[in-house]
Amino acid sequence: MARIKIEKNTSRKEVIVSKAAALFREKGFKAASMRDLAESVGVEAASLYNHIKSKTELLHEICFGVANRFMHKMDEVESGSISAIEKVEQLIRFHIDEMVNHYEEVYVSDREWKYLSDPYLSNFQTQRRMYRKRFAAIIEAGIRNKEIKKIDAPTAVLILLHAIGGIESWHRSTQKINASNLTDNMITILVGGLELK
Amino acid sequence: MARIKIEKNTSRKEVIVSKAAALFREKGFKAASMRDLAESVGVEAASLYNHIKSKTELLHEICFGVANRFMHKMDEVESGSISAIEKVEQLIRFHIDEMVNHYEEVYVSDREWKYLSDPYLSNFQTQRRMYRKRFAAIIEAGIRNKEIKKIDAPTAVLILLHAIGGIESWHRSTQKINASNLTDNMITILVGGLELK
DNA sequence: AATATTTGCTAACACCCGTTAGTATATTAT
DNA sequence: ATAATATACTAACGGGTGTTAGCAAATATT
Repeated sequence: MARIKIEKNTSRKEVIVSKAAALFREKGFKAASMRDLAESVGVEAASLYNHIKSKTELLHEICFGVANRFMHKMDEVESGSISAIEKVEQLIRFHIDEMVNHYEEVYVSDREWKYLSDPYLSNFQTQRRMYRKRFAAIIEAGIRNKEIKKIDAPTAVLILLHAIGGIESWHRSTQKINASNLTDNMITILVGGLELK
Repeated sequence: MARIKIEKNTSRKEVIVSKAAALFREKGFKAASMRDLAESVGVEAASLYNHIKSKTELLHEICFGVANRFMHKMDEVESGSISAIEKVEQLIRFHIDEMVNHYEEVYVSDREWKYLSDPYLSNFQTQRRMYRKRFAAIIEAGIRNKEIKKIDAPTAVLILLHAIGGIESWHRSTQKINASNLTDNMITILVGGLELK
């Protein structure tokens, strides 16, 4: 009998969720089967159900885990007494950090959330909308302060978020760029722009 | 008997591919069933196979249709005698244009290509890699010309492409922003950056 | 008008899916 | 050691999947 190996302070459920994140990222939520997951965990498919309620619950865990981390960071950044540009930079750095350190979860939360089922789906969408609104508000404050160009703030937010989401490609590539170099590059391009002024 | 309605100069297969793009965009390739597609076309599932070989063939058609259009544009832009910044701007404008006018196909090609099967899969990946290389080469030329900041060109390409891919969100929203406003905003942010210098 | 071709239908196939029931075994608590 | 609990197993379910076979009707060609 092949028990799920666990380390100290991690439940078996956490192990399953983690493996699920990797699998969902690789194959997509719909294409990844519970039998695939079972194999990756080292157990029969039915055994998973001693620890989880459903396949969808796995997606819940992943998506809301990520969403909560971002929300907490937003709280922290919002309340800081620094310039708008610095707030934007802090948020971007956090996004990149999350992308590097919790790659599978963040990727899945970004691309597969639509397979959540209500009420989790609408809850997630609301949280996401709120996050973007708060991000846009920071940029708008920066525009009023004359720190930031007069641009459409919601558009800017979407550009920033999607640009960062694109880091995936590096993880797949063999040539792993130094993470802090990558971050500085992104900050330069996104905050400073392409043109040499 | 409910025949598939066609307009002049469009085959029934083209109708199916177009409906498939909309469906794959909405539900994802794996989650969209041939019976769903049949209903959207107004016919029974089996009847589709008088016009197409397989579900995967639909994805081929969509992905390579898009890829070819981008490749042709790249040929055109590369051979023009304009500055690097102008070339970048032309490519970005084309991307946005494609996103607005062939939204479903571009979106599917961007997010669902991984469900292609070999040899189409590797073919597609190669084309995509080539496109990015050529884009990066334009940026590198701009850096040598002192038109563009000294940044990592491949990173910049990924940022640009993913930023533009994010336009999806507008299509879903009811408030449809004027397309040319949107384009100008994106050019400003991506080429010029956030900071007010 | 007769024939050939295209297009659609119903029925069915083999297969994969998420999940449950029932049972055996390993671990933990008494 | 015994009892209680946690965990895993095998087997199977109902349902959805892409696709094919065989036939009927509509259209196009002669």
